[in-house]
Amino acid sequence: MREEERPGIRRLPLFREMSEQTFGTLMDVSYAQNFPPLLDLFSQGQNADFLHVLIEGTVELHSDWHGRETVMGVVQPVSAFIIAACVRDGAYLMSARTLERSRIVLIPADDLRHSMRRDADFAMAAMDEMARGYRVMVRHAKNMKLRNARERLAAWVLRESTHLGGAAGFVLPVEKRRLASYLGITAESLSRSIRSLREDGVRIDGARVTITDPARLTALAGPDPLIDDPEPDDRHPPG
Amino acid sequence: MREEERPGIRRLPLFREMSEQTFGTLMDVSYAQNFPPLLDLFSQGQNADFLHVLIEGTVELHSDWHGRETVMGVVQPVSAFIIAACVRDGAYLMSARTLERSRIVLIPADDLRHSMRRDADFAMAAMDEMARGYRVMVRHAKNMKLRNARERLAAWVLRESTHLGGAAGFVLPVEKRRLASYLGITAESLSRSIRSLREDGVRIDGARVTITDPARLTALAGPDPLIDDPEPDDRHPPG
DNA sequence: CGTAGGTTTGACCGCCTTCAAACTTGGTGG
DNA sequence: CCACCAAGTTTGAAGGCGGTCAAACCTACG
Repeated sequence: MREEERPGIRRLPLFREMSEQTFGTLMDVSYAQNFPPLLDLFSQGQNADFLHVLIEGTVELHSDWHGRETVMGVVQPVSAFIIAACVRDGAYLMSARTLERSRIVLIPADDLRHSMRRDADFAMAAMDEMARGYRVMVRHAKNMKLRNARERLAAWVLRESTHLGGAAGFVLPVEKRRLASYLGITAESLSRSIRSLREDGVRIDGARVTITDPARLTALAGPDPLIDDPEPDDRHPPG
Repeated sequence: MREEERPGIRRLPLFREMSEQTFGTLMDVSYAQNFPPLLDLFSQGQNADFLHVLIEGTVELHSDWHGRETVMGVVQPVSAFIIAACVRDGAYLMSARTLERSRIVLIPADDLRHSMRRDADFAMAAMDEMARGYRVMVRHAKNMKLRNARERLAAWVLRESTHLGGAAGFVLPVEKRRLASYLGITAESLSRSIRSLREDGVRIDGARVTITDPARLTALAGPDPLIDDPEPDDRHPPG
């Protein structure tokens, strides 16, 4: 991997607190790789061999069962994914594919576990990262079970807007069919929900989203910090 | 807490590998308490102050939003719950209530974090526990998004049967309305699904479940290790 | 430009919910 | 021990949300 990429990884909450030595040895056994769009990185059921760190690009995590597929999450740089399967030395519960051209650092799972064992700071960071992932998934499950499709879409728009600093307008970061799958509905259903939400404060033309009536939209979405707030990346800001 | 309860806790994967000293100090600052049935232990939104360890009884984890409620999980002894909120020092994303008379050990969250920091064996065990919880929740979300109500019920029956050593008959461990909520449907829907599954290999009379046609039931449920298999409690069996 | 793939729309259907009432169960006190 | 009450469960009727299938439309890209 390229020398100039290390600082970016080092800045991640997961790698920030560990000793210089642990970081060095871990980087030495890892390698980075470029992948074209829509490439399968791994499939559910395989044994977890590498912790993945997305340096640039976008990766989708999805699961399949009996010919049905659902998007479980979308990973943006810079962040690590599937750390739980590595820690447990188990099979992936999800598959991963690139959505854009992506650059990914692969860290061998057994070196990872070894480093955690030796470096308490790293272990604590990994623990926090794992707890974060757990809570993200709890929020996802709550969202599915407590809201209907229109409410989930409304809440997603609101969340995305908030994430972008309260922008009233933005561009969809993924294809609609993938958003639909993430929201647990079909592409057709999403299309109809989008149309019906024009009455409720959002207008979506193509990939352009505009919040026309924030109050109305908020009333429908019923935003809740225990479902919608992002889990903070980090509880120990640097410095 | 009672002296004779320590061995049971000590035997838990989470506490098994830690040093005798860490375990001792942790137990010294903890206390056990008995709770009557249907008592709220904590509510979502509160800050996580204690790791809970269920010694005996049953505890339900549930979440609420805008007057709707859903059961996220049921805890059986002996096991720890809500470790992620403690590690992150965040708000509970779920509420907990006892279903039966229960005995619970309460471990202060900051002592917990402190002990992890000092005892690498404990940190590794906590990490594994966290990864386990994450993967349980991934399975739950996949189940909700990939299966319809009848399939979820069928899969649940099969899973429960397998968990009990392959028993063809067993008794429902929780009320039907709670099972319904866990499965993401209404009590009425569950009742109708139960009736319709009589044609597909399960008979449920009151709380008594009988699998009459395993092949038929399996065909409907489409059991999948990446959704239905239990996460092993432990990757480091004692001895 | 042409084509493949994504999106929208329409028609239809079925799963699941809602609301209401009857029925069953379990716990409590007379 | 039985009567009673509250709570859980089942059943019915009706409706809506979201799914499926099919075709038309749009868009990106070679």
